[in-house]
Amino acid sequence: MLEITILRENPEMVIERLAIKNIDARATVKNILDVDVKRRETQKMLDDNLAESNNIAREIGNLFKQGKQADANALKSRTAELKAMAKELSDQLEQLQNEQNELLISLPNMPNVNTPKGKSAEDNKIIATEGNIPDLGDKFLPHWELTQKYDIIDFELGVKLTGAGFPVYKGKGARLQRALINFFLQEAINAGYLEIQPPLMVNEASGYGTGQLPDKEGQMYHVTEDKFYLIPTAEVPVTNIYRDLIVKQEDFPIKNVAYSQCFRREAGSYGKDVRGLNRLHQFDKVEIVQIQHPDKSYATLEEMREYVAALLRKLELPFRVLHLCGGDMSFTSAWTYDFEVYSAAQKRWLEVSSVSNFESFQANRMKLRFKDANGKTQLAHTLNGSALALPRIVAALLENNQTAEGIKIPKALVAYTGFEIID
RNA sequence: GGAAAGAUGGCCGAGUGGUCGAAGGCGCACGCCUGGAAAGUGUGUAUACGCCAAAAGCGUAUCAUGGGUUCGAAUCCCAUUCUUUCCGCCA
Repeated sequence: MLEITILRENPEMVIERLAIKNIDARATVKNILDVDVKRRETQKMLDDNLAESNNIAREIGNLFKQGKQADANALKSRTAELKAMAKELSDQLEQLQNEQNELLISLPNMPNVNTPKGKSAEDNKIIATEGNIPDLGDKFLPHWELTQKYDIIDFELGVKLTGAGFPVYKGKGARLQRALINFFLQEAINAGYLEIQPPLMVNEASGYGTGQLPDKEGQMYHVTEDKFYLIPTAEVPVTNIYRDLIVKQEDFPIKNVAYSQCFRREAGSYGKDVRGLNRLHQFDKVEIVQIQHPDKSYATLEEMREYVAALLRKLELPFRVLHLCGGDMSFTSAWTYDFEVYSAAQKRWLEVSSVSNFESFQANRMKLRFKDANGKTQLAHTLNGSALALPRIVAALLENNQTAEGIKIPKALVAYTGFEIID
């Protein structure tokens, strides 16, 4: 959530920036500031009231010690009055705080000023395109047929065991998964990331910390008996490691990488988007997370962008990088790059990674802070990105590398798969 | 699943109704000491919100969470959550 101090000091700037995300925040911002004034007035009254009560209590204590029972009892009547008032004021204060908090939570993060203007995915700015799109001739299959042909991923069997969107990987299909996970983890470790193996279920507090709760709970699988949620991404447990922490400035940048299975209900999805590996309820992903000093977060974003690009180059996949426009950015992001690989058989671009700088938006909600050079605590910046999500990478690898002999495995992966071709 | 114990600051740990935001220790920071270090020694060391132009300062809240008793609660009462240990089960 946005910092209240920024809203107080520069409401116009906030309104202007949010307009880039096509949001008219004028009314909400005014509302927040009005509530803020009332909230502070109420707190002042309550604090004064409590201060008086505390003083009287102290005085009564002294009087009792001196044996002046009568004087002490005389003071008690005033405290009853104060107590009634305090109760009322603290109820009011709580209500105002809740009101302000709800309003603040309803505002998305401010996009960076350099964010492209636009309404939808059409308006995203393509900032790089790399690699060669293979010419498959006229005999080629989409991945959902290739997986059947080579018997490496069984969607039907997954339906039998669980339901749609829970495929079963078999033989070289399973080994390819394992190879990709190991490859992605090892690359990250080489780049200085600390590997984390997080729980796949989290409690409610963690869900709130990264913003899945209370709004997006429909997107998560819920273990009602124990009030746990299956994680939709490793970002949730990994980022929550730093919830309510004040880290040391020398620790920056904090770099974590985590492989996890991810579980998403994907309520409301349908059609060609969900065919085969394009959208699953359970999938594998390696996620990179960085926590950085505010002055350096944008340099870090570029570093992460370059890191993901390098992975795709090693996999020899044609890809492009998009700078998302205001209308297509997520609620929490200030700047997002999307990576898309070209799927030659489906003849379309598939999103495989999203690398974002959240600035202090997540950190504010989670109270993730650090002590700066002057000893003042301030919010850290958080960034994350997929590096990478497996299913669409697999789809593109299968489709783009299909040959008459079989599916060729890119050289960089062979050390991990132990085979060069799926046939 | 059954039984018991427990939850206090970055960590350990004292504290059973007032002078407790909380002894003591560790850690950390800065200084002294030292040729340099260790040891020793001195000082400091929570967070949030509010008041104030700001700093200083002041006020309020926080001893798992929520409620209650009381003029006054870390301390007493109730509920909840979590943790540990033992038994059972188990990869």
